[in-house]
Amino acid sequence: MSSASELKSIALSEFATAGYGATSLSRIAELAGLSKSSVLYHFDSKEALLEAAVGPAIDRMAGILTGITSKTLTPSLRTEFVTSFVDFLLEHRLEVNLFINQGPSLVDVPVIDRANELVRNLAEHFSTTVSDTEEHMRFGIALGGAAYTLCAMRSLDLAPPPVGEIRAALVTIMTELLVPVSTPPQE
Amino acid sequence: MSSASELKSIALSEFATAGYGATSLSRIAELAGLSKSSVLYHFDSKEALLEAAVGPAIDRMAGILTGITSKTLTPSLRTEFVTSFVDFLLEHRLEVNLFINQGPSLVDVPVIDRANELVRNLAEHFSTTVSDTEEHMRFGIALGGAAYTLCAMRSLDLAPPPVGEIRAALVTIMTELLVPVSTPPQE
DNA sequence: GTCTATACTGTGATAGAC
DNA sequence: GTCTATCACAGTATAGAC
Repeated sequence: MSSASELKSIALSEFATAGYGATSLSRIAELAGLSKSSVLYHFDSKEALLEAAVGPAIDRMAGILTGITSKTLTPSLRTEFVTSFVDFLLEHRLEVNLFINQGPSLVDVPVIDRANELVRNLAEHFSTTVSDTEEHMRFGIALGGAAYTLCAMRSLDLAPPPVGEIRAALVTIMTELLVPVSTPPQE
Repeated sequence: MSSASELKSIALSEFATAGYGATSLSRIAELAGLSKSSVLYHFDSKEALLEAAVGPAIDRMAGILTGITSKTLTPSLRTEFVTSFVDFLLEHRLEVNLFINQGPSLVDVPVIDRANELVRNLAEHFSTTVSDTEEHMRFGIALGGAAYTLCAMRSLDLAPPPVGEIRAALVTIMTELLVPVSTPPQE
């Protein structure tokens, strides 16, 4: 029983840092103190293990992203979206790392493809909502930059600032990027 | 002679999109209309092929990044850095894609590790130059966000805006992020 | 320069004893 | 639930004919 969840956490850590393809079942078994076959007793396949490891986080991301695409973006909705997005990034660093780094290569894995589809929908939503290219890229840099920078800090394991500071900084910078610079003319 | 450069370009494309680990020599050989052994005639190993494919771009990135870390950041130097960085991203999309997505997993490959070291040095330079966390993350989001967003647009192959618009938007957004919001008090 | 044939290693997965 | 033994297969790389 507890073996299953321990395996999930070991697999998530290895998949995120070394890569899904580069991580063998033997490696996971070794870290868990089990044999390869025992790992495959708890999960039908390597892919099933990946699904179990990242599935919940992707479900949560789906909730956050559909929340932003379903309604029009009022200022209060924007701050709510930014904070929930940042909190998601901070609470699921490994899953985000895995997706950011290996999302494009793992298109054939269902659970990853689901996540790719989420991002694609978000991007298409933006390209129909905002008209000009700069505004469009502002959204991309805000979301992608926040996610990627966190991953890079982890991968290069630089001295990490306190989580509170990171959270506050991300919220500030992202809202700054998401608020239109040239407000529509109105008197 | 021309086989070698054709192999380099095929390999770069496959490594960037499908991933280094997921791309076999057979696959590259198949795309080039050769046999596996003929590929290994031109390059001693799979790793040597990767080195030849991405090495030049990484050398160029090294020049750009050391340019920014060697001097103090005046406004004119900043715009020069931003434009040369953006141009680099646009001219080496595949190499950037490869590094962004697989840099962390390929730490044992010398040429990739060299690139990782470049980014690490840049980050450390920023953490000593700018004091507070927000400013630090502003740099990360500007550089990482620009690179990652371009990669994501490619991976999800969304309808791409004209290159000129992308370039202009990136320069605008990045300089905006890199200019300190609270200018030091002076009268 | 290109090929076929081969060696060797490691992979994910299965069967069956305990 | 865990193990050993085994499978079929794909991977990189080498040897040698042409």
